[in-house]
Amino acid sequence: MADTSNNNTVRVRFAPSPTGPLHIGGVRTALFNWLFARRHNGIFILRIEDTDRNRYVPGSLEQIIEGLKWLGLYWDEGPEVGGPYGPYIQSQRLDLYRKWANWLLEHDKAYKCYCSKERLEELRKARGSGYDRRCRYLTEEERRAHEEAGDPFVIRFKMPLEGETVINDLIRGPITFHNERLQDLILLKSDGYPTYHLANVVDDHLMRVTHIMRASEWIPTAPLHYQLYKAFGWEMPKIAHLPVILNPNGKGKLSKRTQAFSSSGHKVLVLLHEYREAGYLPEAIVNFLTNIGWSFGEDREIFSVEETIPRFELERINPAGARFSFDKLVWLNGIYIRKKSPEELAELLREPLEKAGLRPDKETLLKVAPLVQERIKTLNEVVDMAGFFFRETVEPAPKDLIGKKMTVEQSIEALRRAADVIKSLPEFNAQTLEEALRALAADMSLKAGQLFGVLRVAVTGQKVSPPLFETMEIVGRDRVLERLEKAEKILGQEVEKGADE
RNA sequence: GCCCCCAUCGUCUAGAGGACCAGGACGUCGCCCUUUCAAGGCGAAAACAGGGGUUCGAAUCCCCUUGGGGGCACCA
Repeated sequence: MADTSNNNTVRVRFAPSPTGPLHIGGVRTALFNWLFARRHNGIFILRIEDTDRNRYVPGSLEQIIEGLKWLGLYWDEGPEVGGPYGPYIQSQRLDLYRKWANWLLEHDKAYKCYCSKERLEELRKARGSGYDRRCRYLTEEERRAHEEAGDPFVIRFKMPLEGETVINDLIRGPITFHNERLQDLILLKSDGYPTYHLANVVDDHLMRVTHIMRASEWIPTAPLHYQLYKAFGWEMPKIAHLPVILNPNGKGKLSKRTQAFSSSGHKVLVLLHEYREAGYLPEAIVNFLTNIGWSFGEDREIFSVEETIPRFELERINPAGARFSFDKLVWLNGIYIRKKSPEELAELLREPLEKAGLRPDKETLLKVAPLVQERIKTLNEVVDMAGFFFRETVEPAPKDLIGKKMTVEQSIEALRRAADVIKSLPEFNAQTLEEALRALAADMSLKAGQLFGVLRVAVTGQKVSPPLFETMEIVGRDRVLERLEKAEKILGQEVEKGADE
């Protein structure tokens, strides 16, 4: 008795096609299904819809599985874990689809269509859309002739020719379609594989799915599916169409072809693995996605999945399409980065640094983490912000080494005297550094910011960095002195160059 | 072209007939803090697409217009 569910158990599924990496829109669909299952103590099924042999991309299944796990969206039935209604990969269920397609044929609810792809192509061009149902009305002789000739065929569904089909969408209410506008869709392709429509309906029924939650681009196929259930004499699961996610500019569905940057300059990503590689946190992605089309209430934007589950109601989903507000995700990611403990953050920062060719040691990482924590919004930004900690030397630009409203000579002097001060410090830490260097600035009649700016560029190689004195402490006295000396040389060369000209 | 869906600040949204001269968040702008950049604090500008109804009363219900989006494959 593997099946612990009873007739009232909520059963939902996420049914991606292994045609490539997981799309962020697909992730949203998976998340909402998962949330709904958890909310109702139900079953979340992962089913792989690989009925298109041409679009299959090896490795996608692994990517899907890995992505869902990374986000924490574990499934109760499906690949890897099995379940009572398996297999959960459609290419392993082909016999089932053929059986039910034949059942429809035998019960006069479907027919064989011998029309060539060329003919269908012409039809589409001439009339704009739609199959003219020629084979639905073939005479017995014509049909026999095709059979005897062994002509290839597809199986098409006999849609009702009149009346209306009403879909009761859980989010939008009733949607009415006029049957005379609907198509005789193909159920079984000439290669013997089912189309999405057949496989989806057969599997949802056989897997006892109670609620379908899918993206709203599927609305037009709902009446077809409804009629299929009816023809089979099966009860149709309840259905809800989730709002589409639009490009940040509002032009069209969020797609892989999007090449956009958010106003904060972050690249708009579309595939889940891209987010992971760019240093987004799974908690941030989940939180962000939950906020598209659904809201927590109580004026709260930041919340965990655990907090979401008990309040996740379908009725509260907003049917309107929503743009993908990327900057808000970036902001949320920053929030979650700041929530990490120094230890957790240090570990998370290792990968981006290593990918940049650096060798971060654990001890330094632990000291650096708190310094960058409130300065980065994605993990990868640590490389630009704090890469200098893990490099032997830095390469400051000469012009950056010249302090604000200072001459080259003054800047050289500042570097030299700062080095002297640092050498003579009894103790080398942030506090003693700050005291001594503030005194130096006063002594030189410089504003603190002027002196610190020069030192910052000399030590870090950049104009923007974590706080100077903490930074110096971590870099260490010897390396700080080396870098000050090098900066001095660089500016010295500038003076010579200027003299030559 | 045909079918369908949708419509509150620039964006994500709260709002399910009176509690709304519409609340929160991102972003933007200003101020504070400050060694840079952030983070943080405070504050500001910013919306019910338009027009008709229904009702004592409409952001909330109905209709039309407009606008946006989705779909019209032997792809899912």
